[in-house]
Formats: sequence, structure tokens, C-alpha cells
Amino acid sequence: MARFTAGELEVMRILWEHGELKPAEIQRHFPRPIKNAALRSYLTILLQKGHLARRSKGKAFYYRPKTRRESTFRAMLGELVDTFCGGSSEALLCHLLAKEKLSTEELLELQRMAQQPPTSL
Amino acid sequence: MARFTAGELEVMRILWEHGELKPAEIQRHFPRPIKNAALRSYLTILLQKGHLARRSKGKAFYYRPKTRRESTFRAMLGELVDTFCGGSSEALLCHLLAKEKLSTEELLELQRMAQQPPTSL
DNA sequence: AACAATCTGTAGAATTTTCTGCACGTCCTC
DNA sequence: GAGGACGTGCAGAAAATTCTACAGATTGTT
Repeated sequence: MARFTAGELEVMRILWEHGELKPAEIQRHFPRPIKNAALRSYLTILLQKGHLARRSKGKAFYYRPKTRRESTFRAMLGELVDTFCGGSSEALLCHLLAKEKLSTEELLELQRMAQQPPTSL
Repeated sequence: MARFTAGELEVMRILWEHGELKPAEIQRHFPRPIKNAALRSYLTILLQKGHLARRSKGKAFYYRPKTRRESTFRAMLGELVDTFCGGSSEALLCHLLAKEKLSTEELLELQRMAQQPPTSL
């Protein structure tokens, strides 16, 4: 469903953050130097795959995400969990908790935050 | 560092689980039908990239992981966090806690588990 | 109208990923 | 030692990904 190549993800990331941009603007936000035409080939593919929509505005086309950031995140996290945690998020949680070395207090605070729907992630 | 294509990851996953296998065995564990030679081209690439080692045993070569499962997991999780959580694991934690809808008791149990080093993930 | 700046479309090259076919080598059995 | 089962190596095809080059369209300015 929501599988992206590295380049495609770079584009989506920028559009998720900024909402609606034309190619030259995306190019400016790109995390590495990239030629305008190279960038546009990403856009064309993402359009074809249905992950982006665009509309004409002034002289240029403006692109915006059609695939939601949140659902992409869930899909990718799910794959990671499948591959490395045998499908259970528990092991992932466990790993994160260990890595973050959270105190009981911080943990409870997190839990409180987590129970306020919805997360704006 | 530890970037894998989809196919490479399928191979690594099997070898992480089983330790040391010859091509025909990996082929049998593969999650989809794949020809022996197609599989071997993955092995050759993974060898070149240094993610696998192999040794001759009997008539065949046996392959085993050189890149550790745990470090790959950390790297991929890190990328995910960078892309979707602005680099902080907190948001990821928050998301997981919300999704898992854990009770305070379960949470504390998880925390207890997490503080027993090391996780065998 | 002429010009520059900016944007589009398209054709295709280079590279990587994924897969196929086939020739040859080794081991076992008859 | 002939044949079959099973393995390797390699050459390269097919498809996807990433990138380049260029021709032409649109907008704004003089």
C-alpha cells in the first residue's frame, strides 16, 4: 500500500510539512542538491501512484499529499514490527522504554499524553 | 550504513532467525516462491556489501549474518523516527502507548521488563 | 513585440534491483 | 564410468529508481 522509495519519501516529508508547494519550492526544501527536472520525475511518479494531487495556480502546478502522513507512519512502523518484533508492538515498546531510560514519573506523564486523543502525529 | 532493499531484508530476516543456511534452505523458508538462482543473486550482493559471510560445508556454501539484527533494527527505527517524529522517540512512544491502550499496571510491568538489560531483541 | 525568467513535458541515460538461463562441478548410486 | 540430483558461477535480461538534457509554453517587463 504505502511503500515509498527513499527519494519519494523525501518529497512526501516536505509536502506533509508544508502542505502545498510548487516544484521549485520543494527543490529549495530538499535535504540535498537536486535538479529541478530530477525532482519533477519523483512528482510525476507520486502522482501516478496516487500519493499526490496537484492543481494549476498561476504559472505553476502546486502539489499536495493525498496519502496521509499518519497512515504511512502506521504502515511503515507495522512493517518494522513485523520484521523485528515478531508482529507484537510490545517488544518494540520494551526496546524504546529501555533505550529512553524513562523514570516512572515520565512514563506516567507520557501515558497521560497518549490518552488524549488524537495525537497530531 | 544498514540499508536493505525489500528482498535483501527478506533474506536477512530468515538468516537472523535460523543462523546458518545454504541457499536451498533459505529458499524453502522464503515468504514467497522464488527461484534458486534469483535468491542466490541476493546472497551475492549481500556478501559484497559485507552483510553476510559464508563457508563451504559439504557440497554447498552456508551463509550467516555478519550485520546484527539489533543494530539494523536500531538504524531503521531511527530513520522512521527522524522522518515521522522529528527525531524524538517521545512522539513514537506516545503513539504506541495510545495505539496499545495500555493500563497503568501493564505500563509499569513493561517498564520493569525494559529495565532488565539486555533485551534479547 | 522582444526579451528574460520561470515552468512544463518528454525522451531517454545511468544505476540499482530483481530475476532468468545455462554451462559446468561435485557427490552418490547403479 | 554413466546418469541423476544437487550445487556453483556467470552473463545478462527486465523492471524500477534516479537523474539529465532540451524544446516549447506561459508570465511579466521594458
